[in-house]
Amino acid sequence: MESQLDTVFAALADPTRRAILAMLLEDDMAVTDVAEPFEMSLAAISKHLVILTRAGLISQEKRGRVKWCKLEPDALRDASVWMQGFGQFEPVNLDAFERFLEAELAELAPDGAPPRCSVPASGGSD
Amino acid sequence: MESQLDTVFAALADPTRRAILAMLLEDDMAVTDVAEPFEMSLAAISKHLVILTRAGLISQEKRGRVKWCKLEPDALRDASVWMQGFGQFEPVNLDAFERFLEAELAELAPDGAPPRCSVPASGGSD
DNA sequence: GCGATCGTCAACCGTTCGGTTGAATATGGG
DNA sequence: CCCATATTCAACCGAACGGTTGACGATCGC
Repeated sequence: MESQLDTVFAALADPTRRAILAMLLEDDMAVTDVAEPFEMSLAAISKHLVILTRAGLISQEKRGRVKWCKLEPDALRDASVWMQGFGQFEPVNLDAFERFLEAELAELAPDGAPPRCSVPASGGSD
Repeated sequence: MESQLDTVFAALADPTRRAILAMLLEDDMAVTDVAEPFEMSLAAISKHLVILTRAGLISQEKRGRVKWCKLEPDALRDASVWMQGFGQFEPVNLDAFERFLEAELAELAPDGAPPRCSVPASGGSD
């Protein structure tokens, strides 16, 4: 009885999970590698990944003994559509998106250990 | 130390709160009127409105003894921008948005007591 | 001023969340 | 086969959530 919108927004409400999504935007990653830049336990990250998977935001495929995590942007489209309806239908500003990602990623690497994911190219020259 | 994105997405993760936003898309409303279509107590709705206010999604202005609630779509823009970055930058489908709202509102009026808020015109034949 | 209305506050309740730890379960390599 | 690696499971914890009820402070109308 729980809508997809519920689980997607709930998943996005956590900064750790948003950071994970941003990392996966760069490339598919193994669970251990996802966990590396964070200061919490591997089990905690594993739980976050379960939540993201249940929300449909990522998928996980086990190959050998490592489980690969892959971003699934489709799940975001519904939620995005919902939100756009309230935003006066304005076009989004991609520059603002880049700044968001940078700020969020900077926040979770306070000890000078930046995750090796920068910001998506977002089309580059636009 | 809690980002605006945190509070906005957390606020959106609850179907009651999303329904309230959809209602306010139609018109400003008093707290009692907001609560009317729901089956929970007025105090519960009041709490939801506090959460929406703290997230910046609505504003409340007290005039006389009634407190008016007003949608503040600006707060959604940031979150929307963030999400769009994952959606392969595809244009959103506004028809889909209308269907979403209809479905969500229908869900919370199971006893045949539809809230008197339909769906936003979304630029159509208003 | 009195009573009804509007809305919040405070205390409480059960559930979920985000995290920990330690054990368990694959799986791959020498 | 044995051990290291990769990941999850299970139990636990404190805090936050979503809801209730009852009391309370404003404010309006008469």
